Amino acid sequence: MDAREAGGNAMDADASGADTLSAEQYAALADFRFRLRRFLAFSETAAARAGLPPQQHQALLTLAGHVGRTPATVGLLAEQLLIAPHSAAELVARMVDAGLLTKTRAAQDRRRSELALTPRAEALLRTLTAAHLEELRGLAPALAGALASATR
Amino acid sequence: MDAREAGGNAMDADASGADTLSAEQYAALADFRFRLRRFLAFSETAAARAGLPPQQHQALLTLAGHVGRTPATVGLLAEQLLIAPHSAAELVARMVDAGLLTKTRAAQDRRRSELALTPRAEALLRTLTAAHLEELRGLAPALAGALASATR
DNA sequence: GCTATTTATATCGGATTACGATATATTCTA
DNA sequence: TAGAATATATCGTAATCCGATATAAATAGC
Repeated sequence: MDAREAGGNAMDADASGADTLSAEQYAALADFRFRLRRFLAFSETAAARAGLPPQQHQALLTLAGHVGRTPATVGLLAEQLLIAPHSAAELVARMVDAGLLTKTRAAQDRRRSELALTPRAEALLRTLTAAHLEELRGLAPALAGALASATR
Repeated sequence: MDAREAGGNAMDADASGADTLSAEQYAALADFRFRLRRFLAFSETAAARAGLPPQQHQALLTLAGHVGRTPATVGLLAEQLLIAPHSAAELVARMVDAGLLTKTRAAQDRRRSELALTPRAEALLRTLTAAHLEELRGLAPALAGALASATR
């Protein structure tokens, strides 16, 4: 671990270098990621109990949280979920099949599909979101603390 | 949406209830999840550029961040990554094949495999971790802010 | 006002990876 | 020492995203 320092160059010694990481920094980042994983695992479990694959839950949250004046479309979902448009199209198709979304061709631009939650999806999301906010209220201090430790 | 309120009980009206969610709360939680996704996407992209599947990166970070006096094992990895022990065994096998880990049967308890990073894995992780800490320093304020907004 | 390009959505085969069920090896316990 | 518990391993399956490709609608250039 120190015999290899000869491979570095002069810049490796400063703050942005790759040779200055302590065991504490690895541990802090690992801790942050572990807490993140546990939150995400909580989220996936909660969604599964509601009968939703995790990505479908995220799609509902994204659509419900969309505040813009223009209605949500497949492309917007792709953008927010960081997936390819054609993956979003597949996701939406599964959700329409499952009775979670309605898809309507936009009047002005008939290439676009406007998306809306069904009443059942709204009810599921309401329960899930309440549970998430409560869970987050418990986790937020430790998560923020871990983030602060890692980036200190 | 309101015809169903009869199914609730008196507690639904207070802060932990499922009927009191505003558009702002959905938007705040959606924003937090979006920022989380972007951080995770950054992480996956950085790992991929280093030639690592994301879970292998997390495994390396977990092992490097493990501070206990006892050496890391397959079971510890399963625990920290929140996957089943047999899934961790598969992950470790892939990583040994890829020259990222060494696996040694523990002397005292020969059921256990003790894991260690190879020099190449250490080098990859060092670079990746430096990049992650830098990225997190940029994202932390907005992430913490979104978390605070959502849980407010 | 009509072709070429761009934008939006959709389909299909392939790849990754975790899981369930199960198996084997080792240690602990009565 | 037999049986239970623990640690790791193997194999087939399932979910879901991507790459390549396709179709439809709108816009740009002429």
